[in-house]
Amino acid sequence: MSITAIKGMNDILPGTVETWQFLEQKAREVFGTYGFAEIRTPAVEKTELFCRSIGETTDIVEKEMYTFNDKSGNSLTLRPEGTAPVTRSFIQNRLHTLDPVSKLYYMGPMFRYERPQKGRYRQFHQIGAEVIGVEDAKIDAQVLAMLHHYACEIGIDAVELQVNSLGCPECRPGYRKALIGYLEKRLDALCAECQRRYTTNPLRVLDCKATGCKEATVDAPSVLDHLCSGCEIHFGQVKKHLQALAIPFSVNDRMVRGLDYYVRTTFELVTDQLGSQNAVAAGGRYDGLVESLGGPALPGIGFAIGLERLVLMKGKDQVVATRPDLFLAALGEDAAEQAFVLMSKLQRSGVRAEMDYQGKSLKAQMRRANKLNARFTLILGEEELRNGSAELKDMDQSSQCQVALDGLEQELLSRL
RNA sequence: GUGGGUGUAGCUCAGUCGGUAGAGCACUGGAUUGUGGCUCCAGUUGUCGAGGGUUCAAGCCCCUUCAUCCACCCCA
Repeated sequence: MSITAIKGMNDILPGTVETWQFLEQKAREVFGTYGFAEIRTPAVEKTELFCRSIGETTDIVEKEMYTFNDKSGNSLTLRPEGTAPVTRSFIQNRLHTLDPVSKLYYMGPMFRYERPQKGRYRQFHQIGAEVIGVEDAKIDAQVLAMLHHYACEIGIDAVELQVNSLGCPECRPGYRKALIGYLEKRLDALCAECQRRYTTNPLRVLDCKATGCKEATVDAPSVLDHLCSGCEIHFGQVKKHLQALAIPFSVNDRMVRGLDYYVRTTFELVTDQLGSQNAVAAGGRYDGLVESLGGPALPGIGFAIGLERLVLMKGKDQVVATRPDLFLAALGEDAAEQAFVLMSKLQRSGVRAEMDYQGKSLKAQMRRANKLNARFTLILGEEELRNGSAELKDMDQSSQCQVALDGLEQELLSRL
């Protein structure tokens, strides 16, 4: 083996790239109808941006970032997620002065230094959407409706939308206290990992897959019982609006987040088809983030979709490449020369045309036409060329007729 | 960072007790000198992941290493 790609960073080859293009195009269409505009930010940001937004003690910041110093000694980081860069750009470019409500979407590669496995890679791709400037619960429902709409549009149905509320800086500490109090009495029943979590991040214990932990936390206090009145009203409205829009969802009060900036509404689009990775998309509200990064005190909400995970769910080769319209098979060098010029002319008119460049036999050329799944084959023989005609073969019908080269383009277009 | 599985032809994989490297598919040519798919015939393709060790002899046994997949952790 000579030089290979970096571990966890994959090539997307013809045959599967069509699926990617399909998923990206549908996102542009659907998000566009909801009034979202695309934003593109650099793949690299100052390290500080991610430390301050995602949270110093999260796994992402502590051990998963691709961080390095550039030649002038600045600490830079390959973006591990999209919300922080978009927020940074929003503030830097003062987008709130252009419009009190910003609806933005992005798509592109993200980087995390993790051990690769099914549905999890070191360079992975997200399609994300963010709304900055609206606190009303209608926008929560709108964002979820858009995500649901997109999932329907691309034909992903084995998914469930789960929503939760994490409360806000006002009510979350109280809940945390109650949960710690509950876990304290059951520490022995928890797995080793969760005994560690108990001190570092007690909310994560609720998310543990170990059966002992699940049993021990069956009666654990619910975050939803500890919401302050503002958060409770907001969550109630989100649910009401979702019902009004007939968006199917379930409430999962044990859903937690890996990023510190989330408050109030959080949600995930989950599936059981991706091995141990169950989230296809996830997001939530981040009302304090813009201000904490030095911008105006504006609320925000958004989500990110894992593109690789969608591709895995769609399955390979589910989106087929478009077939060539015409394959030109030539007999002899003179015919090949004429075919070459004719092919080029047709391509200029938008006809997907192909030919052989290796002087192969007619049989071999026909085989190739068949392999490429060409709709028609034009056979240019010496005899026919003398009177300006050729044989046009319909590869599906297996029928053929003589056509004049003059009117070939019209003839083709009428048949395609 | 931790644990397990797998590395043999372009692809999917056989390979017995350690004894000269195999099949299917794909590709190329032919049967049909100017007609694809189906069929038949023929042919090409190997650093057996790499390095070392044991042995008369290693794809097979031992050690090391690399890659990859899956899982833990965490997450999209």
